[in-house]
Amino acid sequence: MTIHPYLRGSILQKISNSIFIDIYKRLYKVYGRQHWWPGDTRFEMMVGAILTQNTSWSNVEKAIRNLKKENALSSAEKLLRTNGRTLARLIRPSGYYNVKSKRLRDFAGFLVARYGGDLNMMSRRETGELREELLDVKGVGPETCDSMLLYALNRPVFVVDAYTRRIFSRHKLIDGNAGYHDIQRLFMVNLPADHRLYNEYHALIVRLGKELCRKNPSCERCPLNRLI
DNA sequence: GACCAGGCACATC
DNA sequence: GATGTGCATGGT
Repeated sequence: MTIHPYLRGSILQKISNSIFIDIYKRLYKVYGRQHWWPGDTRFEMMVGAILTQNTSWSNVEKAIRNLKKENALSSAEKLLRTNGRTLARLIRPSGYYNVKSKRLRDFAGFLVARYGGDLNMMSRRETGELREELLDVKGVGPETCDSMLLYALNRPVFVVDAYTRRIFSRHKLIDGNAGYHDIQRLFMVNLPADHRLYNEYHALIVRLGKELCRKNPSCERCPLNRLI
C-alpha cells in the first residue's frame, strides 16, 4: 500500500485492511457511480468547492450558472477582474455571498500571483506543497483544499466532510469529535492511494448521507448495516 | 416557521 | 486547544 507523502511521519492507525474497502464496495453496489465532481473545467470545480461550503449543491449550481452567463468563470484573471459587489450579486443563491465573494477573489488572486492563473503550471507541483499553499489562502480550509486537490487535480487525497464524520461515527468507526486530519489519515492508511477510489468513495458517502441519514437517523435501512 | 446543507475565520476563554 | 459565533440562500 502506498502512503501519501504528506502523511509520512504521522502516527498511523491501521484498523483493518478490508472494512474500508468493504464499505466502499457495498456503497458502490447500492448507488453505483456518482460522476463527481460536476464541472466543465478544473477552475470551475475549484470555484464550486468554495461555493459549496456549508451549502447545498443545488444552490451552488444557480450561482455557477450566473457566473458563466457573465463569463466570469472563463479564467482566474477574469474572476479576479470581476468586482466584489458584482461577484456577490452573481453568487447570491449560494448563500454567504459577501464572504464567498471575497474568498473567490482571494483564491483567484492566489492563482494569478502564484501561477499566472495557469492550472497546468499549478498541477506540476507536488501534492504536499500544493496543499500547504492552498491552506494559506483565506477561505480555503481542509475540506475545500482537499476537494480541489482530489477532484480538480486528481491527487489521491481523501476528502472528509460532515457526512463522513456523521456516518462513520454513528457506525462507531471513528470518534465523533475526531479532528479532520485524524479521520483523513484513517481512510488514507486503510485504502490504497488511488484518486479514482477516493473520488468515488467520498461521492458515495455524500450520496448515502443525503439519501438516508437525514430522513432516517435510525438507519435501519442503511446499506452499511450488518457490514460493520 | 424550523431545520438543514458537500465550511471557514475569528474572538474569547 | 477547545468552544462559540457570524456569515445567508433555498429546499423540505
